[in-house]
Amino acid sequence: MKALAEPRGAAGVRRRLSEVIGAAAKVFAKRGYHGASTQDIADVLGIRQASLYYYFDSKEAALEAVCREGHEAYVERLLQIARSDATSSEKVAQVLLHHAAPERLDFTLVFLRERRFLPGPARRRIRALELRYERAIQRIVEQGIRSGEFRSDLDARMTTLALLGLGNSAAAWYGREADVTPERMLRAYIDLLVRALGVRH
Amino acid sequence: MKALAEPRGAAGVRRRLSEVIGAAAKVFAKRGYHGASTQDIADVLGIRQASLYYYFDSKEAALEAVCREGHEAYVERLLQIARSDATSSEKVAQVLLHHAAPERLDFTLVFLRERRFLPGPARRRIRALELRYERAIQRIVEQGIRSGEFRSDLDARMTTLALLGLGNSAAAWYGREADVTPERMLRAYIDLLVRALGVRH
DNA sequence: CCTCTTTTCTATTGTGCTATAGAATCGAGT
DNA sequence: ACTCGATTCTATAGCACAATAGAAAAGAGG
Repeated sequence: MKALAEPRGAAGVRRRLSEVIGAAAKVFAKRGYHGASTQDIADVLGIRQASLYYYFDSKEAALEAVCREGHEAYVERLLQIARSDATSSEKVAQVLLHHAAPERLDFTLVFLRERRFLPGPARRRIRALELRYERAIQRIVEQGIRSGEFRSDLDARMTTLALLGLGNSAAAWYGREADVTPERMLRAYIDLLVRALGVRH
Repeated sequence: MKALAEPRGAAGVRRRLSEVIGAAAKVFAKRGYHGASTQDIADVLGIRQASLYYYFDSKEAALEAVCREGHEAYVERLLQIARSDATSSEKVAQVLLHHAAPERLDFTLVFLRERRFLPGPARRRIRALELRYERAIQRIVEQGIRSGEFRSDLDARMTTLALLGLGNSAAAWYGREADVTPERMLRAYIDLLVRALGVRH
């Protein structure tokens, strides 16, 4: 009893897989990896629990797919920002905006909270993606320091982690209180960060 | 077959309960609430799984106890800081130091990550504690703004959340990389925060 | 309409986990 | 030594879940 029959061309295959991964992301984000059952995921898709195993060998494989798909889009977009010719402050602002964007929030939250439950090999694979991301941000910070736009006494590594930490905490906050909108939060965070990093005039 | 027989006076009762809660905190922090079994907790204590139910009515009750015990100590210490006659900047620094102190890290991490799995009523009880904590920090920020020590255009609420977010992200980072020590991290974070909040000279 | 591939289904197996019931043991005070 | 409450134990019920096997259905292409 599927909701809607869709034409299934060579691209439709890929799309369906994305839907399944998206459903897993949604459920893992809501209930946590261990708290979520494969039945929960199947319910979102309107299919039977066992049918999921056509797409994944195991629940853990589903978690890895969510982490990977979520993060790959992230890295790509980040490298775009890094390559642009904006000032370092603008880049920092864009990174924060993008990092804590409320669009693919499910993927972000699963990555943040659940990746640690991946088995060793998978965790190392995901960690490799993560390092690329962190290093790209760190290069933006270092570039800002070299150009004199940021203070010269910054610890670039710690500054990077602070930027990430702020972004992550923003993402974790959405939806908890009505008056804490993403816009208000990100504006304030960007303002704080830019002032903390910039040289004094 | 207990590891060590201890004298069990009127205070020993309380201590034993704390040990049990501490074991739960340790296990929940490591494996996550849903990923941890009551057997895991019993193993840490060297007792049988069923014996835990002498202390708790349910696994959920154990989670609430961990969240409560962890947070009560927090609030207490925070109010001390708030009452002191340090400058606002010093207070902010102390709050961050205390919030991300690596001592009772298990409790902190469980509170951060697992409290959302509490059932409605328990979650509301814990949320009440949380609000006291947030408001106490917010008062410190507001006081700094009023006294002219901090910028007057700060959004006190968002600044509070940023402070908490940085603290939380610091706590979440410990132990992931050797060269990221709590000292280095907290020093950098405090430096960033104080510069972000302070008026320019 | 037939065939082949893709996708979903039914049915089930085995495992691990929370929680309960009631018995045994411990330990302090008398 | 005896008693009584506090603490831990054995044993088990009962459920939820991940995963497998193999049959059915749904499309696409000829």
